[in-house]
Amino acid sequence: MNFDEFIKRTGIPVSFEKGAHVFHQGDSNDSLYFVISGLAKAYYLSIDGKESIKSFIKPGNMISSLSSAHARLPCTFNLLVLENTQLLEIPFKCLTKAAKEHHAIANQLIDRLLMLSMKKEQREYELLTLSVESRYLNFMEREPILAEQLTQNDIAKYLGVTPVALSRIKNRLK
Amino acid sequence: MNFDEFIKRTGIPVSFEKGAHVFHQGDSNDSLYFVISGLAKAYYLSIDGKESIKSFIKPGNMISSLSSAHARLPCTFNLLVLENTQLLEIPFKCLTKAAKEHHAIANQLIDRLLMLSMKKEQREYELLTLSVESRYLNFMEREPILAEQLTQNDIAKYLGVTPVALSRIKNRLK
DNA sequence: TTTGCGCATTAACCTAGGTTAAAACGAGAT
DNA sequence: ATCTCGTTTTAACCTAGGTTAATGCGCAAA
Repeated sequence: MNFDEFIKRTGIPVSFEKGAHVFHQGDSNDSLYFVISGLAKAYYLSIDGKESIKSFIKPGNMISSLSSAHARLPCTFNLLVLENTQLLEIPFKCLTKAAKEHHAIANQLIDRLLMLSMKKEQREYELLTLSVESRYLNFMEREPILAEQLTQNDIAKYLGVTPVALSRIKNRLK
Repeated sequence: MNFDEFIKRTGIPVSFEKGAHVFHQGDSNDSLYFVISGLAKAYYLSIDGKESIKSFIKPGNMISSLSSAHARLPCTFNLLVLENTQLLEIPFKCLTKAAKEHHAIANQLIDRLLMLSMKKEQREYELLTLSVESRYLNFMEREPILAEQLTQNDIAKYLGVTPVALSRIKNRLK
């Protein structure tokens, strides 16, 4: 039994129109979502209404609110789709159940989680040690195609800076 | 077969004197370390010599350079002990091998990795959205005992500011 | 064609934190 | 008791980015 196969066999197809929310911060949501086509963004909204983007989720990638699905707490972030998007929805419990029943799936899940940890570590590293300018340059180098699909606004909020500041940085660079 | 048991049975005890390095950035190091007693810090050193602290590792917790142990790249950070410290050292391969052989260990490892991901997500969230002042307050509330063992210098470097700035913030707060 | 709206840019001003350096403050070693 | 070394505080100055607001630029709806 293969991990990808499991996702594709178990997942229920759901579609969202550009701009729609899959779930909101504060909700309870126990699913894992696999992006088939389209694009999603996971973002935080602070009390005073400021938006910060946690991540963009491209086709082939997955997203889940671990705090809700695994720890049974409210979702800490919002998930919305930036394009018309097709997802596969899998109850998180199904996945952990499958891991418990099929040793192969457990090991493939471990591999995914290790990859995820490394990715998160990289982002944490950049936020901790790099200037906004360096983060911007890294992002543009690593994700040139994605960057073209995004507004300056969203790139800025992903980098942890205001759109105004990002505009200045771009200006400074050329 | 239990995860903790496995670590304790397989791990080789190693000791480091206060101030000693377990490994350096750029090294290759394929081990996972479990802290029995003492305290360790994982930190980045930038080209211009600036230090940023990735995390502190307390007794009962584990640390590994995933990029080296799992992805066979050089370590991205340094690991040094802040007190005389006893560790258990386990080749990372042993752990993944054990997960492949024992389904129970695989599932406990999944649980640990999910916890780790949530922790990293929390840190990423704070770095992305909160001011240094809020991060400082959160840290002091969450880790009051740990904070007492650390210098202001190390707390600042963990929060991503200079010691000078942290001193100012403390002053402002009282 | 016009209206409206979201996005990007620019400018002026403000603030938090960086930088550098000096002084003050321990705690341990001699 | 004094010296030393690392840590913390304080101060002066600088810079990156935040804030607010005005302007310009599409593009889609009417």
